[in-house]
Amino acid sequence: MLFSEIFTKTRKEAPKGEVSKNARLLIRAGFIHKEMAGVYAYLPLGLRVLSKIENIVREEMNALGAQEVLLTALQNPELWKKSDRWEQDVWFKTQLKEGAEVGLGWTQEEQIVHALTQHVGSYKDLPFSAYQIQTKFRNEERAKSGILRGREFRMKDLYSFHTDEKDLDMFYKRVQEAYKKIFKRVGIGEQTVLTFASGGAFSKYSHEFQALSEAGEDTVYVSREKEIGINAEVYTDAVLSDLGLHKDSLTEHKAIEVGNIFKLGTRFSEALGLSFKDEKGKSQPTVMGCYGLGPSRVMGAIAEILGDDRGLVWPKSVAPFQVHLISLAGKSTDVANKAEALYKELIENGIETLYDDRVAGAGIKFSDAELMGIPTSIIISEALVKKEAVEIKDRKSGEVKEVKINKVAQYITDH
RNA sequence: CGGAGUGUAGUAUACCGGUAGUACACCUGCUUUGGGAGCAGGCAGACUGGGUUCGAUUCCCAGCACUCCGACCA
Repeated sequence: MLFSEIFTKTRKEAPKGEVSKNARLLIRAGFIHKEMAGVYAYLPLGLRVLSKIENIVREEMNALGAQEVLLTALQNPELWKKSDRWEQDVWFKTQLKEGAEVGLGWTQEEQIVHALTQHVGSYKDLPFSAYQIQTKFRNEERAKSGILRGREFRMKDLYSFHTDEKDLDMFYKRVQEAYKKIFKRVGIGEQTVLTFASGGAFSKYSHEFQALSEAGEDTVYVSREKEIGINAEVYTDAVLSDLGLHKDSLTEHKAIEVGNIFKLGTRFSEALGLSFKDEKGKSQPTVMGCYGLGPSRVMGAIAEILGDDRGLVWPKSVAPFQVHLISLAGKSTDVANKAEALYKELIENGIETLYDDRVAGAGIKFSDAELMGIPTSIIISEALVKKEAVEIKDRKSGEVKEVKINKVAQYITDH
Protein backbone atom coordinates (compact mmCIF):
# COMPACT_ATOMS: atom_id res chain seq x y z
CA MET A 1 0.00 0.00 0.00
CA LEU A 2 1.14 3.50 -0.73
CA PHE A 3 1.64 5.67 2.31
CA SER A 4 0.36 8.69 0.44
CA GLU A 5 -2.97 6.93 -0.11
CA ILE A 6 -3.72 6.11 3.52
CA PHE A 7 -6.22 8.67 4.72
CA THR A 8 -5.00 8.67 8.32
CA LYS A 9 -2.28 10.96 9.57
CA THR A 10 0.33 10.58 12.23
CA ARG A 11 0.68 13.17 14.93
CA LYS A 12 3.47 14.46 17.09
CA GLU A 13 1.26 15.06 20.07
CA ALA A 14 -1.09 12.74 21.86
CA PRO A 15 -4.49 14.19 22.77
CA LYS A 16 -4.60 16.25 25.91
CA GLY A 17 -5.27 14.24 29.02
CA GLU A 18 -4.64 10.90 27.37
CA VAL A 19 -2.25 9.18 29.73
CA SER A 20 -2.60 5.56 28.75
CA LYS A 21 0.35 4.44 26.64
CA ASN A 22 -1.68 2.25 24.29
CA ALA A 23 -4.15 5.04 23.55
CA ARG A 24 -1.43 7.66 23.11
CA LEU A 25 0.54 5.56 20.64
CA LEU A 26 -2.40 4.11 18.74
CA ILE A 27 -4.03 7.52 18.33
CA ARG A 28 -0.79 9.25 17.36
CA ALA A 29 -0.08 6.58 14.77
CA GLY A 30 -3.62 6.89 13.38
CA PHE A 31 -4.62 3.31 14.20
CA ILE A 32 -7.72 4.17 16.21
CA HIS A 33 -10.14 7.04 16.71
CA LYS A 34 -11.65 7.85 20.04
CA GLU A 35 -15.39 8.33 19.76
CA MET A 36 -16.04 8.82 23.47
CA ALA A 37 -14.68 7.49 26.73
CA GLY A 38 -14.17 3.76 26.32
CA VAL A 39 -15.37 3.72 22.72
CA TYR A 40 -12.83 3.48 19.92
CA ALA A 41 -13.12 3.11 16.18
CA TYR A 42 -10.53 1.10 14.27
CA LEU A 43 -9.01 2.92 11.32
CA PRO A 44 -7.33 1.11 8.39
CA LEU A 45 -4.00 0.35 10.09
CA GLY A 46 -5.61 -0.53 13.41
CA LEU A 47 -8.17 -2.75 11.77
CA ARG A 48 -5.43 -4.68 10.00
CA VAL A 49 -3.85 -5.44 13.37
CA LEU A 50 -7.15 -6.31 15.03
CA SER A 51 -8.14 -8.58 12.14
CA LYS A 52 -4.84 -10.42 12.30
CA ILE A 53 -5.29 -11.05 16.00
CA GLU A 54 -8.84 -12.23 15.41
CA ASN A 55 -7.73 -14.54 12.63
CA ILE A 56 -5.12 -16.16 14.84
CA VAL A 57 -7.79 -16.68 17.47
CA ARG A 58 -10.13 -18.06 14.82
CA GLU A 59 -7.52 -20.52 13.57
CA GLU A 60 -6.92 -21.86 17.06
CA MET A 61 -10.63 -22.15 17.77
CA ASN A 62 -11.14 -24.04 14.54
CA ALA A 63 -8.23 -26.30 15.47
CA LEU A 64 -10.14 -27.20 18.62
CA GLY A 65 -13.03 -28.24 16.42
CA ALA A 66 -15.19 -25.36 17.60
CA GLN A 67 -17.80 -24.11 15.14
CA GLU A 68 -18.04 -20.41 14.43
CA VAL A 69 -21.37 -18.64 14.84
CA LEU A 70 -22.48 -15.04 14.95
CA LEU A 71 -25.02 -14.27 17.64
CA THR A 72 -26.83 -10.97 17.90
CA ALA A 73 -25.98 -7.83 19.78
CA LEU A 74 -29.62 -7.17 20.68
CA GLN A 75 -30.75 -9.35 23.55
CA ASN A 76 -34.17 -10.61 24.56
CA PRO A 77 -34.72 -9.79 28.26
CA GLU A 78 -36.94 -12.83 28.76
CA LEU A 79 -33.92 -15.14 28.50
CA TRP A 80 -31.90 -13.13 30.98
CA LYS A 81 -34.73 -13.03 33.46
CA LYS A 82 -34.70 -16.83 33.51
CA SER A 83 -31.07 -16.86 34.62
CA ASP A 84 -31.60 -13.88 36.90
CA ARG A 85 -29.09 -11.68 35.11
CA TRP A 86 -31.38 -9.00 33.63
CA GLU A 87 -30.98 -6.72 36.63
CA GLN A 88 -27.17 -6.56 36.50
CA ASP A 89 -25.88 -3.05 36.03
CA VAL A 90 -23.41 -3.81 33.23
CA TRP A 91 -26.29 -3.66 30.78
CA PHE A 92 -26.87 -1.09 28.13
CA LYS A 93 -30.61 -1.23 27.93
CA THR A 94 -32.79 0.36 25.31
CA GLN A 95 -36.27 -0.20 24.00
CA LEU A 96 -38.27 -0.96 20.92
CA LYS A 97 -40.66 1.63 19.46
CA GLU A 98 -43.63 0.20 21.30
CA GLY A 99 -41.73 0.30 24.56
CA ALA A 100 -40.52 -3.29 25.02
CA GLU A 101 -37.07 -3.50 26.59
CA VAL A 102 -34.02 -4.96 24.85
CA GLY A 103 -30.40 -5.15 25.96
CA LEU A 104 -27.06 -4.96 24.18
CA GLY A 105 -25.10 -8.17 24.72
CA TRP A 106 -22.19 -8.12 27.16
CA THR A 107 -21.79 -11.93 27.10
CA GLN A 108 -24.00 -14.54 25.45
CA GLU A 109 -24.53 -17.67 27.53
CA GLU A 110 -28.28 -17.21 27.74
CA GLN A 111 -28.67 -16.61 24.06
CA ILE A 112 -26.65 -19.54 22.79
CA VAL A 113 -28.14 -21.94 25.33
CA HIS A 114 -31.63 -20.93 24.33
CA ALA A 115 -30.87 -21.25 20.63
CA LEU A 116 -29.41 -24.70 21.18
CA THR A 117 -32.55 -26.02 22.83
CA GLN A 118 -33.85 -26.34 19.27
CA HIS A 119 -30.87 -28.40 18.13
CA VAL A 120 -29.69 -30.54 21.04
CA GLY A 121 -31.77 -33.37 22.43
CA SER A 122 -29.64 -36.47 22.77
CA TYR A 123 -26.32 -37.52 24.28
CA LYS A 124 -25.47 -38.35 20.68
CA ASP A 125 -25.47 -34.62 19.91
CA LEU A 126 -22.72 -34.01 22.47
CA PRO A 127 -20.04 -32.88 22.98
CA PHE A 128 -19.42 -29.89 20.76
CA SER A 129 -18.36 -26.30 21.05
CA ALA A 130 -19.25 -23.04 19.35
CA TYR A 131 -17.64 -19.63 19.35
CA GLN A 132 -18.05 -16.19 17.93
CA ILE A 133 -16.00 -13.05 17.56
CA GLN A 134 -18.24 -10.11 18.11
CA THR A 135 -18.56 -6.64 19.54
CA LYS A 136 -19.63 -6.62 23.17
CA PHE A 137 -21.16 -3.80 25.18
CA ARG A 138 -20.61 -3.20 28.86
CA ASN A 139 -21.81 -0.15 30.66
CA GLU A 140 -18.68 0.20 32.75
CA GLU A 141 -18.81 2.56 35.70
CA ARG A 142 -15.57 3.99 34.46
CA ALA A 143 -13.81 3.31 31.18
CA LYS A 144 -10.06 3.61 31.38
CA SER A 145 -6.70 2.73 29.94
CA GLY A 146 -7.49 3.25 26.26
CA ILE A 147 -8.62 0.08 24.53
CA LEU A 148 -7.82 -2.05 27.58
CA ARG A 149 -11.14 -1.35 29.24
CA GLY A 150 -13.81 -0.05 26.93
CA ARG A 151 -17.57 0.08 26.92
CA GLU A 152 -17.63 -1.41 23.45
CA PHE A 153 -14.97 -3.94 22.57
CA ARG A 154 -14.20 -7.06 20.57
CA MET A 155 -14.57 -10.38 22.25
CA LYS A 156 -14.20 -13.99 21.26
CA ASP A 157 -16.53 -16.11 23.32
CA LEU A 158 -16.40 -19.89 23.11
CA TYR A 159 -18.97 -22.15 24.74
CA SER A 160 -18.63 -25.90 25.15
CA PHE A 161 -21.35 -28.47 25.83
CA HIS A 162 -20.83 -31.86 27.43
CA THR A 163 -22.68 -34.82 28.88
CA ASP A 164 -20.58 -34.83 32.04
CA GLU A 165 -17.96 -33.02 33.99
CA LYS A 166 -15.17 -35.34 33.00
CA ASP A 167 -15.65 -34.55 29.35
CA LEU A 168 -15.76 -30.85 30.19
CA ASP A 169 -12.47 -31.18 32.08
CA MET A 170 -10.77 -32.71 29.06
CA PHE A 171 -11.95 -29.99 26.74
CA TYR A 172 -11.11 -27.31 29.30
CA LYS A 173 -7.49 -28.50 29.30
CA ARG A 174 -7.38 -28.35 25.53
CA VAL A 175 -8.64 -24.77 25.59
CA GLN A 176 -5.90 -23.85 28.04
CA GLU A 177 -3.34 -25.11 25.57
CA ALA A 178 -5.03 -23.33 22.68
CA TYR A 179 -4.94 -20.07 24.62
CA LYS A 180 -1.24 -20.46 25.38
CA LYS A 181 -0.66 -20.96 21.70
CA ILE A 182 -2.67 -17.87 20.81
CA PHE A 183 -0.74 -15.60 23.17
CA LYS A 184 2.51 -17.03 21.92
CA ARG A 185 1.50 -16.43 18.32
CA VAL A 186 0.47 -12.83 18.89
CA GLY A 187 3.82 -12.13 20.53
CA ILE A 188 3.06 -11.85 24.24
CA GLY A 189 3.48 -15.50 25.18
CA GLU A 190 6.47 -14.82 27.40
CA GLN A 191 4.61 -12.21 29.40
CA THR A 192 1.31 -14.05 29.71
CA VAL A 193 0.69 -16.31 32.67
CA LEU A 194 -2.00 -18.89 33.34
CA THR A 195 -3.53 -17.64 36.57
CA PHE A 196 -5.82 -19.21 39.12
CA ALA A 197 -8.80 -17.06 39.98
CA SER A 198 -12.10 -17.42 41.75
CA GLY A 199 -14.25 -20.20 40.36
CA GLY A 200 -17.80 -19.39 41.21
CA ALA A 201 -20.31 -21.96 42.38
CA PHE A 202 -19.40 -24.85 40.10
CA SER A 203 -15.62 -25.20 40.29
CA LYS A 204 -12.89 -24.34 42.72
CA TYR A 205 -11.02 -22.08 40.33
CA SER A 206 -11.44 -20.34 37.05
CA HIS A 207 -8.38 -19.55 34.99
CA GLU A 208 -7.26 -16.25 33.64
CA PHE A 209 -4.55 -15.43 31.19
CA GLN A 210 -2.75 -12.46 32.65
CA ALA A 211 -0.33 -10.42 30.56
CA LEU A 212 2.16 -8.89 32.95
CA SER A 213 2.22 -5.12 32.52
CA GLU A 214 2.18 -2.06 34.71
CA ALA A 215 -0.83 -0.90 32.72
CA GLY A 216 -2.89 -3.80 34.05
CA GLU A 217 -5.47 -3.38 36.76
CA ASP A 218 -5.18 -6.85 38.26
CA THR A 219 -2.58 -7.98 40.75
CA VAL A 220 -1.17 -11.47 40.37
CA TYR A 221 1.45 -13.50 42.19
CA VAL A 222 3.60 -15.41 39.75
CA SER A 223 5.65 -18.55 40.14
CA ARG A 224 8.27 -18.43 37.39
CA GLU A 225 9.36 -22.04 37.62
CA LYS A 226 5.82 -23.42 37.53
CA GLU A 227 4.67 -20.81 35.01
CA ILE A 228 1.47 -20.15 36.87
CA GLY A 229 0.02 -17.25 38.77
CA ILE A 230 -2.51 -16.59 41.48
CA ASN A 231 -4.92 -13.70 41.26
CA ALA A 232 -4.83 -11.48 44.35
CA GLU A 233 -8.56 -12.16 44.80
CA VAL A 234 -7.82 -15.77 45.80
CA TYR A 235 -4.32 -15.29 47.23
CA THR A 236 -4.62 -17.09 50.56
CA ASP A 237 -2.55 -19.61 52.50
CA ALA A 238 -5.13 -22.28 51.71
CA VAL A 239 -4.86 -21.70 47.97
CA LEU A 240 -1.06 -21.58 48.12
CA SER A 241 -0.84 -24.96 49.77
CA ASP A 242 -3.50 -26.33 47.45
CA LEU A 243 -1.31 -25.37 44.48
CA GLY A 244 1.91 -26.44 46.19
CA LEU A 245 3.42 -22.98 46.12
CA HIS A 246 5.40 -21.02 48.67
CA LYS A 247 5.05 -17.32 49.21
CA ASP A 248 8.83 -16.83 48.87
CA SER A 249 8.93 -18.17 45.33
CA LEU A 250 6.25 -15.78 44.07
CA THR A 251 6.60 -12.30 42.69
CA GLU A 252 3.88 -9.70 42.61
CA HIS A 253 2.92 -8.10 39.29
CA LYS A 254 0.30 -5.87 37.76
CA ALA A 255 -1.34 -7.64 34.85
CA ILE A 256 -3.86 -7.26 32.04
CA GLU A 257 -6.49 -9.99 31.94
CA VAL A 258 -6.43 -11.00 28.28
CA GLY A 259 -8.40 -14.23 28.64
CA ASN A 260 -10.65 -15.97 31.11
CA ILE A 261 -11.90 -19.53 31.07
CA PHE A 262 -14.64 -20.84 33.28
CA LYS A 263 -16.51 -24.02 34.06
CA LEU A 264 -20.17 -23.17 34.17
CA GLY A 265 -21.59 -26.57 35.00
CA THR A 266 -25.34 -26.64 34.55
CA ARG A 267 -26.05 -23.10 35.74
CA PHE A 268 -27.36 -21.92 32.37
CA SER A 269 -28.54 -25.19 30.90
CA GLU A 270 -30.87 -25.64 33.85
CA ALA A 271 -32.08 -22.05 33.87
CA LEU A 272 -32.86 -22.12 30.15
CA GLY A 273 -33.78 -25.75 29.69
CA LEU A 274 -30.91 -27.13 27.61
CA SER A 275 -31.13 -30.82 28.43
CA PHE A 276 -30.44 -34.06 26.60
CA LYS A 277 -31.67 -37.65 26.88
CA ASP A 278 -28.99 -40.02 28.15
CA GLU A 279 -28.56 -43.64 27.08
CA LYS A 280 -31.43 -44.64 29.35
CA GLY A 281 -33.74 -41.99 27.99
CA LYS A 282 -33.46 -39.89 31.10
CA SER A 283 -33.31 -36.12 30.74
CA GLN A 284 -30.06 -34.50 31.94
CA PRO A 285 -28.86 -30.90 31.96
CA THR A 286 -25.97 -30.14 29.64
CA VAL A 287 -22.62 -29.42 31.31
CA MET A 288 -20.99 -26.26 30.02
CA GLY A 289 -17.78 -24.31 29.88
CA CYS A 290 -17.19 -20.77 28.62
CA TYR A 291 -14.00 -19.23 27.39
CA GLY A 292 -13.47 -15.53 26.75
CA LEU A 293 -10.67 -13.68 25.01
CA GLY A 294 -10.65 -10.03 24.01
CA PRO A 295 -8.87 -9.32 20.70
CA SER A 296 -9.10 -5.56 21.15
CA ARG A 297 -7.70 -5.82 24.65
CA VAL A 298 -4.93 -8.08 23.34
CA MET A 299 -4.08 -5.38 20.82
CA GLY A 300 -3.83 -2.86 23.64
CA ALA A 301 -1.72 -5.23 25.69
CA ILE A 302 0.72 -5.68 22.81
CA ALA A 303 0.99 -1.90 22.46
CA GLU A 304 1.62 -1.55 26.20
CA ILE A 305 4.08 -4.39 26.54
CA LEU A 306 6.11 -4.10 23.34
CA GLY A 307 5.80 -0.40 22.55
CA ASP A 308 8.84 1.75 23.36
CA ASP A 309 9.58 5.45 23.69
CA ARG A 310 9.59 5.86 19.91
CA GLY A 311 6.29 4.20 19.23
CA LEU A 312 4.55 0.94 18.59
CA VAL A 313 6.40 -2.32 18.05
CA TRP A 314 4.33 -5.05 16.37
CA PRO A 315 5.31 -8.68 16.16
CA LYS A 316 5.29 -9.95 12.56
CA SER A 317 2.20 -12.04 13.20
CA VAL A 318 -0.06 -9.06 13.86
CA ALA A 319 1.75 -6.14 12.23
CA PRO A 320 -0.34 -4.14 9.77
CA PHE A 321 2.42 -4.66 7.19
CA GLN A 322 5.58 -6.72 7.22
CA VAL A 323 7.78 -4.16 5.54
CA HIS A 324 7.92 -0.38 5.63
CA LEU A 325 9.72 0.75 2.51
CA ILE A 326 11.22 4.21 2.93
CA SER A 327 12.31 6.00 -0.18
CA LEU A 328 14.69 8.91 0.29
CA ALA A 329 14.59 9.78 -3.36
CA GLY A 330 14.97 13.52 -3.29
CA LYS A 331 15.25 14.67 -6.86
CA SER A 332 16.69 11.41 -8.01
CA THR A 333 14.31 9.73 -10.40
CA ASP A 334 16.73 6.81 -10.37
CA VAL A 335 16.14 6.24 -6.64
CA ALA A 336 12.39 6.71 -7.07
CA ASN A 337 12.32 4.17 -9.88
CA LYS A 338 14.39 1.68 -7.91
CA ALA A 339 12.10 2.10 -4.91
CA GLU A 340 9.03 1.65 -7.06
CA ALA A 341 10.49 -1.48 -8.65
CA LEU A 342 11.42 -2.89 -5.26
CA TYR A 343 7.92 -2.19 -3.98
CA LYS A 344 6.43 -4.13 -6.87
CA GLU A 345 8.84 -6.96 -6.35
CA LEU A 346 7.99 -7.25 -2.66
CA ILE A 347 4.27 -7.27 -3.43
CA GLU A 348 4.76 -9.92 -6.08
CA ASN A 349 6.53 -12.03 -3.47
CA GLY A 350 3.52 -11.80 -1.21
CA ILE A 351 5.21 -9.48 1.27
CA GLU A 352 2.80 -6.95 2.75
CA THR A 353 4.52 -3.66 2.15
CA LEU A 354 3.80 -0.10 3.10
CA TYR A 355 5.68 2.12 0.68
CA ASP A 356 6.44 5.61 1.93
CA ASP A 357 6.33 7.36 -1.41
CA ARG A 358 5.72 10.79 0.05
CA VAL A 359 7.67 13.86 -0.88
CA ALA A 360 8.85 14.50 2.63
CA GLY A 361 12.02 14.80 4.66
CA ALA A 362 13.93 11.79 5.85
CA GLY A 363 13.30 12.65 9.48
CA ILE A 364 9.54 12.58 9.18
CA LYS A 365 9.66 9.26 7.36
CA PHE A 366 11.90 7.66 9.98
CA SER A 367 9.81 8.97 12.85
CA ASP A 368 6.58 7.77 11.28
CA ALA A 369 8.08 4.35 10.67
CA GLU A 370 9.12 4.09 14.31
CA LEU A 371 5.74 5.32 15.51
CA MET A 372 3.81 2.83 13.38
CA GLY A 373 5.95 -0.06 14.48
CA ILE A 374 6.12 -2.19 11.34
CA PRO A 375 8.74 -4.85 12.13
CA THR A 376 11.11 -4.22 9.24
CA SER A 377 12.05 -1.03 7.43
CA ILE A 378 13.83 -0.94 4.12
CA ILE A 379 15.62 2.30 3.38
CA ILE A 380 16.66 3.26 -0.09
CA SER A 381 18.62 6.40 -0.94
CA GLU A 382 20.92 7.81 -3.58
CA ALA A 383 24.09 6.70 -1.82
CA LEU A 384 22.71 3.20 -1.37
CA VAL A 385 21.52 2.90 -4.95
CA LYS A 386 25.06 3.60 -6.10
CA LYS A 387 26.10 0.54 -4.14
CA GLU A 388 23.08 -1.35 -5.48
CA ALA A 389 22.08 -1.89 -1.88
CA VAL A 390 19.43 -0.96 0.67
CA GLU A 391 19.42 -0.80 4.44
CA ILE A 392 17.20 -3.15 6.36
CA LYS A 393 16.34 -2.02 9.83
CA ASP A 394 14.72 -4.03 12.58
CA ARG A 395 12.18 -1.96 14.50
CA LYS A 396 12.59 -3.81 17.77
CA SER A 397 16.37 -4.00 18.05
CA GLY A 398 17.22 -1.03 15.87
CA GLU A 399 19.78 -3.22 14.11
CA VAL A 400 20.65 -2.16 10.56
CA LYS A 401 21.97 -4.37 7.78
CA GLU A 402 23.01 -3.51 4.28
CA VAL A 403 21.64 -5.92 1.71
CA LYS A 404 22.09 -5.98 -2.06
CA ILE A 405 18.97 -4.73 -3.75
CA ASN A 406 18.52 -7.89 -5.85
CA LYS A 407 18.59 -10.03 -2.67
CA VAL A 408 16.05 -8.04 -0.67
CA ALA A 409 12.91 -10.07 -1.36
CA GLN A 410 14.77 -13.26 -0.53
CA TYR A 411 16.20 -11.73 2.64
CA ILE A 412 12.76 -10.65 3.85
CA THR A 413 11.23 -14.02 3.07
CA ASP A 414 14.00 -15.76 5.03
CA HIS A 415 13.87 -13.55 8.11
C1' C B 1 -21.16 6.14 41.97
C1' G B 2 -17.60 9.22 45.67
C1' G B 3 -13.13 12.49 45.21
C1' A B 4 -9.77 15.64 42.22
C1' G B 5 -8.52 18.13 37.76
C1' U B 6 -9.31 20.07 32.77
C1' G B 7 -12.52 22.25 28.70
C1' U B 8 -9.44 28.12 23.62
C1' A B 9 -8.61 26.24 15.59
C1' G B 10 -8.00 19.35 13.14
C1' U B 11 -3.89 18.76 17.26
C1' A B 12 -0.86 20.85 21.26
C1' U B 13 -0.73 25.32 23.78
C1' A B 14 -0.37 31.18 25.28
C1' C B 15 -2.53 35.58 27.02
C1' C B 16 -6.56 38.43 28.64
C1' G B 17 -12.85 41.81 32.32
C1' G B 18 -12.44 45.71 26.36
C1' U B 19 -13.69 39.88 20.69
C1' A B 20 -7.44 35.93 20.98
C1' G B 21 -1.27 34.83 19.88
C1' U B 22 2.19 30.75 18.72
C1' A B 23 3.64 25.77 16.82
C1' C B 24 2.22 21.47 14.06
C1' A B 25 -1.46 19.97 10.46
C1' C B 26 -4.11 21.89 6.09
C1' C B 27 -4.19 25.26 1.22
C1' U B 28 -0.92 28.31 -2.68
C1' G B 29 4.05 29.24 -4.56
C1' C B 30 9.26 28.43 -4.38
C1' U B 31 13.19 25.88 -2.07
C1' U B 32 14.38 21.16 0.44
C1' U B 33 15.38 14.88 1.06
C1' G B 34 20.02 10.25 6.16
C1' G B 35 16.26 12.44 11.61
C1' G B 36 9.60 15.75 12.54
C1' A B 37 13.59 21.38 7.03
C1' G B 38 13.09 26.71 5.18
C1' C B 39 10.88 31.36 3.11
C1' A B 40 6.39 34.05 1.68
C1' G B 41 1.18 34.17 1.69
C1' G B 42 -3.59 31.86 3.28
C1' C B 43 -7.79 29.01 5.93
C1' A B 44 -9.37 28.04 10.81
C1' G B 45 -10.83 28.73 17.45
C1' A B 46 -13.12 30.40 23.40
C1' C B 47 -18.08 23.16 25.50
C1' U B 48 -23.50 24.56 26.54
C1' G B 49 -26.98 27.41 29.40
C1' G B 50 -27.76 31.03 33.12
C1' G B 51 -25.85 35.02 36.43
C1' U B 52 -22.65 39.47 37.69
C1' U B 53 -20.99 43.66 34.50
C1' C B 54 -21.42 49.29 30.28
C1' G B 55 -18.86 44.99 28.31
C1' A B 56 -17.54 37.85 29.89
C1' U B 57 -13.43 33.59 26.29
C1' U B 58 -11.77 35.52 31.15
C1' C B 59 -15.40 36.08 37.38
C1' C B 60 -19.72 33.09 39.67
C1' C B 61 -23.47 29.01 39.27
C1' A B 62 -25.47 24.79 36.77
C1' G B 63 -25.19 21.20 33.04
C1' C B 64 -22.29 18.33 29.68
C1' A B 65 -17.66 16.11 28.16
C1' C B 66 -12.82 14.24 29.00
C1' U B 67 -8.71 12.52 32.28
C1' C B 68 -6.88 10.70 36.89
C1' C B 69 -7.63 8.32 42.00
C1' G B 70 -11.07 5.19 44.55
C1' A B 71 -15.34 1.86 44.53
C1' C B 72 -17.08 -1.57 40.70
C1' C B 73 -15.41 -5.21 36.89
C1' A B 74 -20.25 -13.27 36.21
